[in-house]
Amino acid sequence: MNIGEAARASGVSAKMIRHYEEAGFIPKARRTPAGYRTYREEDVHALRFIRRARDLGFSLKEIKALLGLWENRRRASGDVKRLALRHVEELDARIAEMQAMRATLVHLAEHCHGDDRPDCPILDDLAGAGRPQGCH
Amino acid sequence: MNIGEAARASGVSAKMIRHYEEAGFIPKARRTPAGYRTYREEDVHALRFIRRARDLGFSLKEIKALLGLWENRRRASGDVKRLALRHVEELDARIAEMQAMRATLVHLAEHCHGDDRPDCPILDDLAGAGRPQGCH
DNA sequence: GCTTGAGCTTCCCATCGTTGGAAGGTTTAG
DNA sequence: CTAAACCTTCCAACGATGGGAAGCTCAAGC
Repeated sequence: MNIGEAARASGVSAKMIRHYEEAGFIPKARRTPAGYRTYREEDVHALRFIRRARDLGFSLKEIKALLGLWENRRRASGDVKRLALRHVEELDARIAEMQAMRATLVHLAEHCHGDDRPDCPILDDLAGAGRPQGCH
Repeated sequence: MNIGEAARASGVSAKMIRHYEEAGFIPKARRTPAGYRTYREEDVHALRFIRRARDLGFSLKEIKALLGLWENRRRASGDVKRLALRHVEELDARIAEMQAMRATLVHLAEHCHGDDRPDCPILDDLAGAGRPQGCH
């Protein structure tokens, strides 16, 4: 299997496969005499593992740790669970942050008449942050 | 006011002030004979505007548009509101995405005993995506 | 055989927003 | 006069991915 086929089979672009190899996520691929990388089903499996972890929002750093645990048959599932739950906490923090931004924006937008007139509480807030204008 | 004072007053790092100047978000600062940038209260105001917009998750591209509207006294508040609500939609999309990731991870973690044994449904899922293991 | 197109190789660059550092000049306080 | 704290410019990095150039290789058709 060459890199294009492995890419289609794994859902990881050829570009990223080379990148993951370079960065040490997957072992250096064997080459044909012409220098083409060759892959086996097993390699595609590892690539899909990476892909899936990315889809779940794990960083490459976390994925490196997950790959290490995956390959280690004597791993403790507690280690994996800890990693997953730590990531859940990160997600929670980011979700909360974005929800706060969203709430502020919606609130500001609700108070903006949104017509052709120039006065706009959204811009007022952006301009005057730190010294709130005392809405309500 | 030199760049360090402006940075402290605005909450924008000196590095970023130079960057925003370079990128055209703020006009080129005047210089002392020695080449030091000087700022006035008005400039700090603009920097705070940028800072506040960043805190609300606007991209620099969106901020450029907001600054344009801010400076334009004949703007229509509808334009600002549109921009804000579009950003709310972006936030909603990203929040939904992260909540989906979170839900999947929590679900997987719930099924992982998380002790010293090696078998782990989290790793199984990562390894076997596309061919679900039929939990439930 | 030869040509053509698709696929592979390495390499560098761009994104986005921000931070870090090096090398050097300036200002301020002691 | 010196030392610390500041400023300047320039170059590079992060994380993750994509784009593209220049050149080589493979598989097909004629």
